[in-house]
Amino acid sequence: MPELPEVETLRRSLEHDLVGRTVARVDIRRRDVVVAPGDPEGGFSRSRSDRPPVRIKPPWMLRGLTIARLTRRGKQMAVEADTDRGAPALVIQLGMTGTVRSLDDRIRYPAHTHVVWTLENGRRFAFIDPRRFGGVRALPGGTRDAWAALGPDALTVRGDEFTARLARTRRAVKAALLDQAVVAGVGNIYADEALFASKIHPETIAAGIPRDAAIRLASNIRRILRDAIGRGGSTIKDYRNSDGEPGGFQAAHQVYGRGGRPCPRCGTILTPSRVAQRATVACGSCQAREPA
DNA sequence: CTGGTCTCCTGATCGC
DNA sequence: TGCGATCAGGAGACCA
Repeated sequence: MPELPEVETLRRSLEHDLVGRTVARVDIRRRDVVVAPGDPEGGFSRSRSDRPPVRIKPPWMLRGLTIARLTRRGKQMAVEADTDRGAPALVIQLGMTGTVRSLDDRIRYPAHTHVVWTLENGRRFAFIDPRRFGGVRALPGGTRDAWAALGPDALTVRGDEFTARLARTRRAVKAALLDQAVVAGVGNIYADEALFASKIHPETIAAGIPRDAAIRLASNIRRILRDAIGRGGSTIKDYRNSDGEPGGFQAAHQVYGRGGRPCPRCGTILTPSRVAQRATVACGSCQAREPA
């Protein structure tokens, strides 16, 4: 569900409540949303049953440690603890439906509450994820290795680096934008929005995009993500920040979710399609397949 | 290596 | 009201 602006909005709303606090207790209610050192390699939704999961050592989940900062790379958020043994971290990947929420004092947990952290001040925070495409990765040695595979953060990616990375692949440019190793943070909504703003058709071969068009695309990605963060992200169905507030950027979407309606730029009916197995909307008239 | 397809999972919505 | 098909903001595994 969430892309970079939603993750950043969540990070900011959690930062205030978590930084400087000590984790008093951790309840793992579903072990299979957690990846710990020694677990089979791979993601959260795959290879869960290959062999039994390792036993979690308490500090892996930050129990007893003080939270020093919340960081983000692309769509991944990390809760980092500063200790003299290094900087243990938890990387939280939200997948399609994951979130982190502050829990009130109700007795029952919300549905699909998989991990609960209780702070020394009594406040509780939960990782909640109905579809379980997301998860929590325990990184006792910090985020460095885990984040090495991610491309540059989309919010700050430099035009020349972005251009060089696009030039390396002959996939559809939208597929390249969705690849977190190319650039980290762009998902289905903002890929369509940025391509529309840049007048580039999603199926254009990435490597064939001229340098000036690629530079413009990078600039539009940064601008759109920044604007979306400014409005608290996009709430399509159920995205909420940690306090339960929806975002407002969905009102600014030009193409996402608007297939069959007129192009806001030229009036041509926007065409829905599938690119890289994802629902895609573009204007067949003003988004060029072969940018000049 | 590269790029395309399948799959993980729950829940909302739509057509019959 | 019920039921099956389809669709979701993601991304790792697998295959040609």
